[in-house]
Amino acid sequence: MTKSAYFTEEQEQTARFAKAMGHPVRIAILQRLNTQICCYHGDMAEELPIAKSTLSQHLNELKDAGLIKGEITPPTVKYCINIQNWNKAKSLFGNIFDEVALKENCK
Amino acid sequence: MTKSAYFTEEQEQTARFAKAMGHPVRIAILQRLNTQICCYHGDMAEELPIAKSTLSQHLNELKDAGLIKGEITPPTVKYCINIQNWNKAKSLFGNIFDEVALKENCK
DNA sequence: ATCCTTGTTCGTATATTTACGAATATTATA
DNA sequence: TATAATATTCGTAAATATACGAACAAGGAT
Repeated sequence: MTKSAYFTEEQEQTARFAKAMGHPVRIAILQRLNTQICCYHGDMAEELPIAKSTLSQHLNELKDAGLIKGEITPPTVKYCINIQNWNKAKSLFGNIFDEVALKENCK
Repeated sequence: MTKSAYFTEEQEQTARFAKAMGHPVRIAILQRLNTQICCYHGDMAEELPIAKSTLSQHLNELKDAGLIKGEITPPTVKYCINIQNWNKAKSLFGNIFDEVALKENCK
């Protein structure tokens, strides 16, 4: 019994995606992947103000959350958006943000 | 010099919103506020599988991130979505998710 | 004035996150 | 086979997040 069962799978999944996006470095990575289709660890390591090993950790979190994919292309590693899960995330966030669209704000 | 200056304000803000949404309890809270316009601490405390004090902490994080507002209406406290910042968040996430819309997936 | 209800704050414990450099693994090249 | 280039994993430290119950605060009700 590892699951709490108090939350729906949608809620858990939304939170998982959101958590993965909850750091400026990871936002920057995602934006770069978005605008460049794919890119290499080394290139990102040069741009970002963090150590290589820290970058690997961030990439790993994005990968664990399912938002990106990594592919070894020696001597480098190429990353790209996981488009299926990306669309899933887009849809989940869309659902949440649209729910309120027609409501009155309180007070 | 408290700001890193390596990331844009948009990136920082997006990450801040995402982080606030990175927990199932907080997703559940936001959804409830979305569908009910407003609601009371006590009602949420009954539904959610956490202690009152923990709920207060989660509400506080959402408030700090700017996603909700709290108003004291004795003997209860009423919370609601902060609609301005909510729309800001919606727009920021929209920007990110739409960037990839027309791109090819790698491989 | 004293309770009662409601919610926050405090104190605390545990787990997770973030970060770095050193060490390691992997593959291509000399 | 050694060397170089690249990226991950390991070990570790410090900060932050998550959770609980007890104590506290603020307003109404008795």
